[in-house]
Amino acid sequence: MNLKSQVEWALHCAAVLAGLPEGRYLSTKALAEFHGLPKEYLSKALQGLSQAKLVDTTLGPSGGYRLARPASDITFLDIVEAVEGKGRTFVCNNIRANNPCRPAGFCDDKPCGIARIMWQADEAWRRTLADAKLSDLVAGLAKDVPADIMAASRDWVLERAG
Amino acid sequence: MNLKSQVEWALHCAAVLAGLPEGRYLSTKALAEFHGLPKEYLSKALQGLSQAKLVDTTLGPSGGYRLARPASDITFLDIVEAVEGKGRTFVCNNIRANNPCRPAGFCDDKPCGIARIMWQADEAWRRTLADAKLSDLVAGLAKDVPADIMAASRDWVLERAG
DNA sequence: GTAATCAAGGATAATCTATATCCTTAAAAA
DNA sequence: TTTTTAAGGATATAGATTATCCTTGATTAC
Ligand code: FES
Ligand code: FES
Repeated sequence: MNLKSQVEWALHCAAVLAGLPEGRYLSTKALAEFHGLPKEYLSKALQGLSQAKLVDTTLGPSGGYRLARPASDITFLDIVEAVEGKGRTFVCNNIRANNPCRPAGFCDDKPCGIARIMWQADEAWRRTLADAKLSDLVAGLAKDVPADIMAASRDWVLERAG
Repeated sequence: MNLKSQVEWALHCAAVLAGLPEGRYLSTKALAEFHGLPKEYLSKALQGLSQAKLVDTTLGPSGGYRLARPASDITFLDIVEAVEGKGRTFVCNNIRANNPCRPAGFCDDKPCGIARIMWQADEAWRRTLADAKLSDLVAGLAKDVPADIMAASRDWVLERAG
């Protein structure tokens, strides 16, 4: 039960895009190179962000991606769901319906108590991600990452941003 | 990113075992039949519970499984981890290390801020499951499931419990 | 206008994981 | 002694993840 690695990719890309000056775009190529990722496959993750309207895109040279909203309006949950889907991690196959002691055609009025608890846990997970804003992440990075690497990365990105 | 269906199976089996009278055992065959599941494959899930010491087993005719501890001492997390493993759902592949602006051999002192938040969400999920006791589930089932089905199931199980 | 660059997305392949079955072994009970 | 059982090894099938390649049409730079 692992999240796909694209989730890590998308979150890191979003963090980079959040640091981009107003109105500029960064291409898949640059994002892939910056993170050491396969460009074509990373592209699928970015398409997910695009379909979820988290990023704007533009074509042609100097084209690429930028955030569609302020980083303070984008949560981890937005990004994770854009890549991983909105489905629950626990899927109930309703095995209780196979109980041989049930009258034929019996219909449950509530979801199973086991599913309810598993879904509560899913909800707790989602709530934590919904409370984590992209802007908080960016602020945190500024403290974690040494200033020289931060500055060098900024320059590296700006050189490639259209 | 789905939990394996064995999680649902194991939780339902644990609920049935919790209803078993003191000292009696129920076999894989009975549990598989009761839930309409493939016996051999369900066996793997039950082996997981056994390895986690959540259930006791005994061999021979009238053998099978029973809870190793009171249902009030077993949580959803115990069961889920026994089947699904204890690993985190978010795996950090440390892609930040591929940043071309880093000095060679640079070593991070903290886990990445993205991983920290994803792991917090994992923790929230686990905490919810750790707070859900098997005994609470059994009490809840008594309310959800119609009394006649409950009684019939109880008889069905007792007929097969060694 | 022309050539280069880009996102989007379809098609396909490789690799892993989940699902499932079969079979052997050894212990316990009848 | 025979039957029943859990444990676990060996495979097999299906599905998901990871990855590459190629086409299309839009946009920019020249
Ligand atoms: S029937 Fe699916 S969790 Fe109970
Ligand atoms: S490097 Fe893995 S989450 Fe940031």
